[in-house]
Amino acid sequence: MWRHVTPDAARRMLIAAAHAFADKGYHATTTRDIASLAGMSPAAVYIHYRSKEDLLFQISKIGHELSLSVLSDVPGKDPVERLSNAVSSFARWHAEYHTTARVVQYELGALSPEHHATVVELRRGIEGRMRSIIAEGVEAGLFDAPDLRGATLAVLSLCIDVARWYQPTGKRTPEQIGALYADLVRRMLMS
Amino acid sequence: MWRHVTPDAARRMLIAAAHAFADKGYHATTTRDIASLAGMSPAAVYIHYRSKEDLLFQISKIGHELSLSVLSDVPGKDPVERLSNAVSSFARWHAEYHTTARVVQYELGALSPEHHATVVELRRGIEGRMRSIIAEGVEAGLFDAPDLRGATLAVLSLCIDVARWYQPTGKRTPEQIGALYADLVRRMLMS
DNA sequence: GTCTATATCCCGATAGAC
DNA sequence: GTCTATCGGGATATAGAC
Repeated sequence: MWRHVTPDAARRMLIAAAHAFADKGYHATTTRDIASLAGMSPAAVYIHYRSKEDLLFQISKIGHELSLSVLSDVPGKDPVERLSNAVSSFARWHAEYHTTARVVQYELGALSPEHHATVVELRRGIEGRMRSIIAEGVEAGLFDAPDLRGATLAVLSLCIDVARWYQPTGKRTPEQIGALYADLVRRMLMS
Repeated sequence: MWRHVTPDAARRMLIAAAHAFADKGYHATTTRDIASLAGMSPAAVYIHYRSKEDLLFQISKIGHELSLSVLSDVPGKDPVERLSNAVSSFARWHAEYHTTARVVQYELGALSPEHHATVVELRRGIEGRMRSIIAEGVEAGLFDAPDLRGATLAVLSLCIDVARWYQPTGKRTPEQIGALYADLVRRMLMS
């Protein structure tokens, strides 16, 4: 997931920050916590990042881009299959990468106005892609969703909230959650 | 919602804290913010509460108790109607009281271990009530939910996440959200 | 009960040696 | 690039007058 981040120390710092932010929240995490988790001194944070907020922004940006990519070129021979695949992948992503997903979904408010605007744009893309998949099914007469935006909101909401309750020690694997959710959504929308 | 809290200054402080915690998060909120919102001096917080965390606990406890009460004695002539009423009320509560609901759902981690244990107990009650309503429908052969706990989790999750995305300036009223969600859940579970 | 003033601590970020 | 040491600011909570 962080494989493109270089050099090595910068990547370790980002991973440490993501874990700390997910665990305790952005404001409760100190730069000393992050440095310590990465096995470096408090000052080392500022060699690779301008500020603690910059660290948050990098995590948020990369996380949003990845969750957006999950909804790109979703395979499927018809809208029903495409929606199932989209929901299954998107829900599974929020379980599999629940650490990053929590930062992505719950620390938006700690971003600077400029950085916040950047990720809001990415979020618009995510909503747009899910909406167009649902819209295809509605146009083909396969889905019954009189309130298209409301249905899109509910589907995204269901998947996103997985990041809140998911526990790796729980009895459901990310794959099982994806399959369960794809089935629930199919029943929710099919006419 | 806070009508039982007395004296007046203590109630104003609790309301101020709930708004600040929901808006910026617990850790980003200072006791000066809270006092200032309540129109009092920074020291006044400690006349009515032992600490900032105590303020959070009171909000969390009252909020959990209220959202639990919403799932008590849900009316309905059959399991289908009872589930619709439960989902509609529970989702509506998370929209109507989204300020408190955000504190309830997203600031659990800032509670002391003892206080955290108390609200976890209340949360078990919430899950139990929703699960028994769904179980009634399964036993009557009306719902198709092979994974009862998984279905309960998904239904609660859908309603809870309303607190994250709901905006009073949006075009859907809490009542409309409740009705939309009751319908989605009914389709999700009915056999 | 409420205030002003302050004790005590810890945070984000920087300076400067190596 | 990484360290040790530290600055400047702001946090929670308390002391003591009224």
